[in-house]
Amino acid sequence: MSIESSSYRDPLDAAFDTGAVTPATEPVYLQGLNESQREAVQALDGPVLVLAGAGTGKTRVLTTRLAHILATRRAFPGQILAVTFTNKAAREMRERIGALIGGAVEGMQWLGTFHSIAARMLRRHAELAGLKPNFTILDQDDSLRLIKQVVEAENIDEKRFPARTLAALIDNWKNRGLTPDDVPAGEAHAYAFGQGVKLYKLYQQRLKTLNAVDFGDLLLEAINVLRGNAEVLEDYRRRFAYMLVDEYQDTNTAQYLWLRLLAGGPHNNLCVVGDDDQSIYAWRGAEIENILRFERDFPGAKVIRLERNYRSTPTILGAASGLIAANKGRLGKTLWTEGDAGEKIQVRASWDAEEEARAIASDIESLHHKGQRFAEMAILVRASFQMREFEDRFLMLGLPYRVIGGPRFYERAEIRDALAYLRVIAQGDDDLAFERIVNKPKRGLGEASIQALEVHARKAGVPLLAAALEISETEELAPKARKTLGDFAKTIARWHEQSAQIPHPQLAEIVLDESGYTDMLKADKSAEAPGRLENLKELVRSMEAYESLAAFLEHVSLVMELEQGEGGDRVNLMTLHAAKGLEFETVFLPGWEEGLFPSQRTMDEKGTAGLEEERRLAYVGLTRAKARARVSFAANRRIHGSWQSGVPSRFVGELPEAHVEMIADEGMYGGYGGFRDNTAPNFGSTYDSPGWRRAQAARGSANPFTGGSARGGFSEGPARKYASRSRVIDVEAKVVKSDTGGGYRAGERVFHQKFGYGRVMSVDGNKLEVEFDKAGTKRVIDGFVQRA
DNA sequence: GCAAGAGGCATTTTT
DNA sequence: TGCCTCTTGC
Repeated sequence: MSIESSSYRDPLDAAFDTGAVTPATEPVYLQGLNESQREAVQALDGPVLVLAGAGTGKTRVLTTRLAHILATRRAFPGQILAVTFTNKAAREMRERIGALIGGAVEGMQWLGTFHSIAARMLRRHAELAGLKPNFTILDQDDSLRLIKQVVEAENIDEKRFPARTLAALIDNWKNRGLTPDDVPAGEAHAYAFGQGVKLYKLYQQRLKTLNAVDFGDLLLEAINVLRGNAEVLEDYRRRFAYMLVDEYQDTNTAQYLWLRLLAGGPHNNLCVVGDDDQSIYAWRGAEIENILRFERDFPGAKVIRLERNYRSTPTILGAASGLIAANKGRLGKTLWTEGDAGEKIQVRASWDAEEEARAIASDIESLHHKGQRFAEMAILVRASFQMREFEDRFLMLGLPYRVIGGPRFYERAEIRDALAYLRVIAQGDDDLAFERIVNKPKRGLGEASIQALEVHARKAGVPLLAAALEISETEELAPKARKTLGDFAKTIARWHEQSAQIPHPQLAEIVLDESGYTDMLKADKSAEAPGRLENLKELVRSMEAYESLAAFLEHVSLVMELEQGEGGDRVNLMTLHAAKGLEFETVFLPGWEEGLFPSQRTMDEKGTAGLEEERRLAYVGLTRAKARARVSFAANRRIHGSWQSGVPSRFVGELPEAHVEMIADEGMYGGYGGFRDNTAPNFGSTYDSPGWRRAQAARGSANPFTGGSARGGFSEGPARKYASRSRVIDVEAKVVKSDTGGGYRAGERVFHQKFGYGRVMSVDGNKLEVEFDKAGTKRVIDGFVQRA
């Protein structure tokens, strides 16, 4: 009988014909796993903690474990709860399991992020939380606006007590699983003379009225539903035969409570995977204690350590291990690897940040000449302002790079505006969305008109959109505003009707055009306007993947992300936080200076715990490197405009000497030593040394203390704000263009991706001096501009 | 209602 | 230094 003619065939059987069916042979998916990886895959009963060090094949273990559960028929796909922190991680897991077992992964409806799974639960039981199933999920921006409204309504001086402070406070409470009633009395006074909790309560009421939740609520409300409804809880407890949590070291208290509730059932098969040494999100509410305490929380838990590292050289691993050993209260692991020691960690001292960038750029070029791809190199910084130095340098050299991180697609203003239009059309009672777009583009509706509208809406007890229609029939407003508002409301009503007949991507186009939004951007001559239009097109394109407008909106708030700029051979530039989970041949770690890294602020606020988190961040940075890591620090750095001299980071001294090689830039005169003597770094006293004075004389006007640095202010302008998540400067393409086109003359109008429009002042070979309309005078390579 | 200026202020940001 | 927010003046 041919396969085609056979009746239904379980995809799992098909997937595991090779292994699972023949007991004598080991399943294929286990092949190639080392001893502890295998153990982690096969330890299915009872609580399990997998301590997965950096580069030890964690993801593989995780996915294989799930495949194993399904292959051995221990559970149906729908009985597995698998939680990650990011959509990316969830997507990857889904793909990799799919590759192992095929279509059965489709049934894994409980694989996702904490937030998306909690949202799913909450929608099923919305009424138990006082919500309608179609509740809106507000992101940070929306939430802050709402909090602002609450604060204003209470007549609180927002200057003294900024709404964001309250937002942070509320977020913090929610992360800890605290409803307004649970907030400890001692914390009630944290905002506006003890009104914090009252405002928290008011904010929650507003959310309920709007049928909305914020990110924190997703978990908090889910917890409340589980706590308050025994039968619902029981149902989930029975359902989830196996539970798996990735990055457990990053779970916050709310997530922990939620997991504990679900894990308290008959199955007791909770497996958490994580690395206490890579916990870097305490400032976002992550409780490293959760992972440290796991064995006590779940008695009889099996602890499996993955210590064989497949990523880095022994040197890198040794350096990282030596560094992290300074932390206390670790669960402890001993990572090991085989092979050649590899290059030592180069530690370089530079005169200032500009020179540091220059040195790194030249390292990059020389590695590239030796055949290493740019994409295999990364620069990991502590704070994003450090990126500027590098972007500046790369632009000048024409080195292709990409910035990873930054504002996400759906966080961009134009995307949020477009979404607000669609939200109002889909759900006329979405007041926050209505407020956002009622006067965007400008329709001549000012604060006074909006206020009157809000008063009317509140009195009548109707949403703003309905109120707009009503108020246009009254004498309450000036005739002009009245008409504008009425027309606007009617237009939305019309769009709403059209939405039933027209495919939603097309509807979006119509809305953007008819609302005047597109025209507004077309009329905008700033540098970023074209990019924004492009983003909107991308948004419309992405809508096609969804069945309906409602389905699309359902997904945006939680999982909207747009892959772009992935391709191309470019140097990666990102923060240390953004680098977690990634790996590169070569990693550059600049800015290792006391105060910057470790961050002074973190140490001030969190003391030793803060310092240890910074150290873990350094550990994460180092362990991203496969072949070589290069640490550097600068003697002088301009922070917020003023020059500061720096002392090398204590972390430099904590790198085991055997793995380190010291390099001093020529600008440092007389070299530099003794930094590893933590107590008395020479560096700080360099300023009094003869070498320093010589350096000062030699550099003349570049002396940072006289403010005479040769380099003028490098304004990024608004470009950064609207930068893509994965910003790409495609240098190659433009350079080619200039080779053929080139030949600019003084006086010509040009356009630059970053600086916008400007006029060429002078030409020196391929270097142009351009006076930009907005960004001032800059020297740029002609490949970066085009004729305007 | 809107555009330009003054003052306050600056980490990290998975959802 | 340079950005964002709020105020002020038309």
